[in-house]
Amino acid sequence: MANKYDFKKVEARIKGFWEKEKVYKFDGDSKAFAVDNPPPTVSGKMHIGHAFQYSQQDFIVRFKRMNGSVFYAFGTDDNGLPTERLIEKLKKVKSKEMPRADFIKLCLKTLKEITPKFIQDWKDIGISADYDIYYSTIDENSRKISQRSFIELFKKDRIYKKEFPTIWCPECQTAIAQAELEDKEDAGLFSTIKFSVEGKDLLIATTRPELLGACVGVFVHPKDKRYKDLIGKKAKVPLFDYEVPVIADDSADIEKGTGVLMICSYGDKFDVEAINRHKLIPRLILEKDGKLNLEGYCGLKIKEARKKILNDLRGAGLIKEQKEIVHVVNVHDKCGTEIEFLMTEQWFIKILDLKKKLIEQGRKIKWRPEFMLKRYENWVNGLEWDWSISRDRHFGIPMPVWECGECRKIILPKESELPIDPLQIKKTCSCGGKGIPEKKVLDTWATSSVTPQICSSLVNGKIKIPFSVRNNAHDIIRTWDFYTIVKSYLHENKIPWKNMMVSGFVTLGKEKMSKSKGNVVEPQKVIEEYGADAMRFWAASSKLGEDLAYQEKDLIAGKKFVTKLYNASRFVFMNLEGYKFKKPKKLEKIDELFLEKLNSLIKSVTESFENYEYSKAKNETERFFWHDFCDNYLEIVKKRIYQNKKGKESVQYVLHKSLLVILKLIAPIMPFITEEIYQEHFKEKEKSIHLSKWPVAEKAKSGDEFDLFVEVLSKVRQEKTNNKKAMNWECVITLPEKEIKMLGAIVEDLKDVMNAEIKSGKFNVEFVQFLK
RNA sequence: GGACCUAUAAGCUAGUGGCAAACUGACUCGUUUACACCGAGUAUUCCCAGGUUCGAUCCCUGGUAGGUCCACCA
Repeated sequence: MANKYDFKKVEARIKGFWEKEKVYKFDGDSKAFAVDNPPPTVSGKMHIGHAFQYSQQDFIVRFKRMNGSVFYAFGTDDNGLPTERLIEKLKKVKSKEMPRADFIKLCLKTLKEITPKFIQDWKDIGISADYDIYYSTIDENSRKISQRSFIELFKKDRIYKKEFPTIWCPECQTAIAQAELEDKEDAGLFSTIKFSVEGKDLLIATTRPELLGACVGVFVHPKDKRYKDLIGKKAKVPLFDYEVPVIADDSADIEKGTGVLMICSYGDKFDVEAINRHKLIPRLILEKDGKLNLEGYCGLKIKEARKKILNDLRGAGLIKEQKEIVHVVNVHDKCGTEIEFLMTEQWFIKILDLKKKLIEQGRKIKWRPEFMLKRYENWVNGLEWDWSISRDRHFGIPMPVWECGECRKIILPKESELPIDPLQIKKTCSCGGKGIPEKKVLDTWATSSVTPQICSSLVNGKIKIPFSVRNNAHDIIRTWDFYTIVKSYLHENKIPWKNMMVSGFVTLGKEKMSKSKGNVVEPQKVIEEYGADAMRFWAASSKLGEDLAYQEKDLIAGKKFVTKLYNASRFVFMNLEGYKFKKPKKLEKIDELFLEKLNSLIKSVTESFENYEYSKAKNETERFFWHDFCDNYLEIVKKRIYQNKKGKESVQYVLHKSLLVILKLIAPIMPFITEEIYQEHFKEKEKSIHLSKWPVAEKAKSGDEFDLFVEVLSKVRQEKTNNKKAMNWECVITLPEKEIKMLGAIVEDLKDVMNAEIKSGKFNVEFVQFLK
């Protein structure tokens, strides 16, 4: 064994060993602990949040593997908008400006280039998935399953197509779902504009004057005395000179602005509802690319149009006043662009009628931490739209449908034809009409929500839904978790997984890490400097669901722990010469007591892992190893070993046994160093420590005597320190008769470790002057 | 406006209805037959106010601060 632990060399070698020996290969056990391992969205590289979250998942998986079998596939999410944006950035192209087929080709080619390196990041931090059971959410099998899901749900009458003002991103030029909205604070100009009723001014305040030409009505509150007389009359829209009705509606807020509200098609969700409620006829002025189609403003983007119209209004003296305000707007989470509402035809999965059922399903899952269930319930309760699943984009799974050009009937492919691209296949309706292919693709969530089904298919259904566990950070409860629960409910009438483990975020001080702030920490650099074990050790230091502030110091602590493990192992094996690897007939008392301590550690660590409390497990093992094992036990037995005293075999047995137990207990957290030591010294039946059996607590006794021993020990150490004496300075310890009796035979060990003589009496430590 | 989470040492985090804790850092000392490091020791602490209790950092109520999600966003 080398003198120094070179984590870079060792980690590389161990990684190679795991791969070559297929240590994490699924053994085919249908009762295996099944993980619905979230497929990360392919991006350049893994970020620290990933490293944090996947490590936490891996702790549990490794623990489970040592207690049985696990099913742990690996996938990448690489279709839909996020991937398109990535490819556009990498290749400096615009998807919408290319033929669809060419863009898809470019995507697939680029993915092939970047995916292996991306996955390598997961291997580098020791994620113990079976990478041979691999899927990509754009691969043939995933396309098939996703399209089959669509067809099944269509047949169950869960999917419908509707022309509707939908949430639209003018930047990405696609419809998006409610879950993809984010809030953003933005400065805006609140302008009070002069409408007129029967020649008199009617003042209306708005932040969106560019929609003036889309105004279809004006609301006032029925109890608002100022405007009572106007109700039922017509108001003239400035600049455009057409008339709209003045309508009494409770939704108008008397306090806000001038108390008069203009209704446009469509300014926001509220407008959509209002127009439907009053059966107003929309005036559509916005195109899909976010440009206006309105006389005088044609081809202008929203913000340009806003500027121009304000100028025009000002020129015509139609602005009463203006003020700067900061308001919150909805933006698309992928690109930060303000969303619009556009009349388009989209596909939806009907879910609003299932709220109650979906909450019931959520409650059947054991959430860790428990309060995360509340977030799920909140989200479900707040749903206002059905799930919009169609996207007007290029790179995604094609929607597998045609519409009959004659009778408008929807034509579906046969299951045997899947996966299918309707643009490539001609279909004829039963009426003889020609099938018009649907050009839209499925939203990426429509596929990510069937990862349990995809994983299951990779092993021919051997692993069934519900899976054992899913892990992800709390930001995607409303998307991934929610949609997956929806699909499993609709398809299997089951929950997708029995346990849900939710990870927190990595912060920097009190700040959130973000690229724009430039305060990101790259896991690749962390590993480079401290090693994967140290990184994982850090990731294990906060509870599930809790955020963790990144501190470089913590990595140092992890690295030191690795070194300590390595050195302690060196020490143990240096002193195992002549050891027969057999339990001696009789163990010395102190050794037995130490084993009892070890057993209670096993018991408690096992419980912690079973409850997904990996941080507790880590803390306990760390404390025991460093203090009980190294600082106390090793010091206690040193003399017996060095001087070849009676009971050496007993020590050797306990050293060997307890070191292996400690290694196993910390193996889920630190897989590399533990494997290295196991390979070097402990390798027996199982080819890897990670396939070895989890230790079982043999007996759980009180261990009181050991505690008393340590207590006395620390009192003596304190005296030595106070008197500035070295720990091996010879001394005479006086102990009460009662304590000597309780300690019994292990008084001898106290003598050894403190280089002391023992006398009976009141506690005292005397130092022998002449000898060292 | 609603829901939820958090508040513990200088930093980061555990934890408990009954002497408040690990790690890092600070200070003092000691070590060289595992550990250019390790060991021993010292100091400092439960956001505020009420309540329940023999006893509250922990449970309850209210407040304050920070965070997350949602709603509003004319």
